[in-house]
Amino acid sequence: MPELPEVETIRAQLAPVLAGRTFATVEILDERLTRPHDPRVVAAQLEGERVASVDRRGKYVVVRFDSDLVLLVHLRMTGSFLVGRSGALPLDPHRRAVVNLDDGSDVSYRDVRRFGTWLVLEEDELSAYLAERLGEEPLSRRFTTRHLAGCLAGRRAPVKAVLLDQRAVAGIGNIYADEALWYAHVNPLRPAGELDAEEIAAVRRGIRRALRTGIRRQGATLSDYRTPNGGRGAMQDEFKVYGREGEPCPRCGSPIAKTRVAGRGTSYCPACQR
DNA sequence: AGGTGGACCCGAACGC
DNA sequence: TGCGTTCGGGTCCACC
Repeated sequence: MPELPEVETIRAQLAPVLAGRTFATVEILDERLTRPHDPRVVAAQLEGERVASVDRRGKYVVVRFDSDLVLLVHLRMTGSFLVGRSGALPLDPHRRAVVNLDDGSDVSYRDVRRFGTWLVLEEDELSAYLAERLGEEPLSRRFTTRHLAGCLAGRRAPVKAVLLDQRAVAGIGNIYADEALWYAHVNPLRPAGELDAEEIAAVRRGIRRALRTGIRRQGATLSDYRTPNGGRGAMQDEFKVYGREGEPCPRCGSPIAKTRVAGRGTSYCPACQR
């Protein structure tokens, strides 16, 4: 599941491939990708556009062009990019789009579950679009303990539910929420508003540690996730609790438990996460 | 208002 | 073996 570290890895690998290149041809093979917009219209908008930058905001990939157009890609759960020489990419029943660049490379987009989206916006629409969906970037200097305390204050929802709320903190998904709370020694079921200052500081550090580890490991490869260069992440080898129910906690040895929080499978150590 | 749960998808894992 | 069922996960939306 691409969360912030996976999307950042994808952004970092796409940037040198796309920057300065022109989208020569664009084929959109699944009408769901651009819904409710006509895929032929979106493809036509993108053709001839030259890429100025490839950025990330939360779990979005933000492709800016020299014009005032922006392509906003959300990979949801199974979206991925693969870069190859023109025509050299293997046949793929899950390919949903392919961009041919003016230097003869292809960037193909695949998405097994078809939840991912491509949205073309004008630059002046972008900040409002993102602002109404996303909170602070957790790796930015502005993501302070004070800021996080403001997100948690007064909320009775489980702290994990708040971490998953993109309008509170941008980019955390199910895996990194569990990992962050393990690092913080905080039980995911704790009502967010009841954490004390020390615990909030620990959650902040836990979030940043989990995300930075994920980026360093180039994300987690579960099932068939690949980076645009065809590589695998190694973050799955660093998991402390996610997917490890029944195994001993790496910190205290008690069995990792699994429960449901905010409708999501949640792994944690009942002994050392208070 | 804030919180919860279903819909959207489809492959994998599971049960019989 | 092969079938049907369940699960999961990000976001939006309906509901309480």
